[in-house]
Amino acid sequence: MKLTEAKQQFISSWGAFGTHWGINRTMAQIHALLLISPDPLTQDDIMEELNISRGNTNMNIRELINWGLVERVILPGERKEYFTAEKDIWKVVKQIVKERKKRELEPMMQLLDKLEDVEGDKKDKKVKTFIDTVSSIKRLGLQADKTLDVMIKAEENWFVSSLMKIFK
Amino acid sequence: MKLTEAKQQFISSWGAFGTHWGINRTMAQIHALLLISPDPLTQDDIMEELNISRGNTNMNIRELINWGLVERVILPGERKEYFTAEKDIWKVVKQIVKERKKRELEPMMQLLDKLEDVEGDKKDKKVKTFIDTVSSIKRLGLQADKTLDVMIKAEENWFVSSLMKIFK
DNA sequence: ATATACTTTCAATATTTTTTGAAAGTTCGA
DNA sequence: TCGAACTTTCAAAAAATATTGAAAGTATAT
Repeated sequence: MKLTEAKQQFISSWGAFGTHWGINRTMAQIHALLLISPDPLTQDDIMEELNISRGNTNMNIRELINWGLVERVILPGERKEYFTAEKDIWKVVKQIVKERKKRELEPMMQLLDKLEDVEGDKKDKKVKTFIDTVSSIKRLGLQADKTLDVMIKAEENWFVSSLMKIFK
Repeated sequence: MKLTEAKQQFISSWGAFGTHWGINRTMAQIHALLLISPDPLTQDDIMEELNISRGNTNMNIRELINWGLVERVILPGERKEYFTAEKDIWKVVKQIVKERKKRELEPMMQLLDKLEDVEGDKKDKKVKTFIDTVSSIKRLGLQADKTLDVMIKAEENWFVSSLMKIFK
């Protein structure tokens, strides 16, 4: 397979992959493109390569910057902004985990705390099932939260080798 | 907070949560409703409780069954089908992990295998960056795959306590 | 100060995804 | 075999989401 074709495939399936994870197609595609680009690209490069409009490109680059996955780069002597993506995949994964934890897990835990305090007779089957469900989700969530915290701080080597020990 | 209100909140935020994870709102809401229902429900119960149409309800129940999260139950002496959700959250999580691994991770790994073989001079910076990126994603993917496999087989207690050992 | 090069915004539009509900299909008891 | 009770399908409609591009905004060099 030629590089051009391989690039296309990588970008397009990274985009499709993204949509399963609540990330929009274009954002994932821009990320993919930057991941495989040895040098920083301008917004125009990205627009041209992916055939998307100026506004769309700009918006999704900003979003990638918010997620901490892409950085603005100013090349010396150039007027334009360039963009580049973190290439260390382990760092990328940790960054995504960190953001999603903050954006999704933490608010969910707060809600569960409130819902656990529902009024009502705990001998009522409906009340009991509700509280039991909420509590057990909360328990697992807390565990996940702690585990992810450690993972975020870990080095890849350390993480992988620890897992290897447990998981044979 | 009253049970009725708590239920509403739980269902609606489970639905919103689902959309961040590539699961559609209704599917997640039906799942939430069944999770907190002590007894199996009929399709009509679900339709009424969530105010959704027959077709939509049917389609999403089927999808939940495909995912292995919901089961059909026939109550003795009744004509209608009832539905019930697995209540053990650890089992639910394992089931979801198993399905997503199969549906997403495995196809991605297959693609990466192909893409790693791209033709071209490895001294060319573009080719090199491409292969490096693909390879490192593959490496992490393989590790994730193994880890998830073990997780899928683990008991919650075993899993959690093992993690606790590593992660202090 | 202003022209130029570049970036951001956002209302309108297009696309994708979800939902509806009536019709077709199925199952089962009599 | 019939018909009532129930389930599934799917084309059309609605809703949600993403994209466009022209206009407004900003920063910089001279």
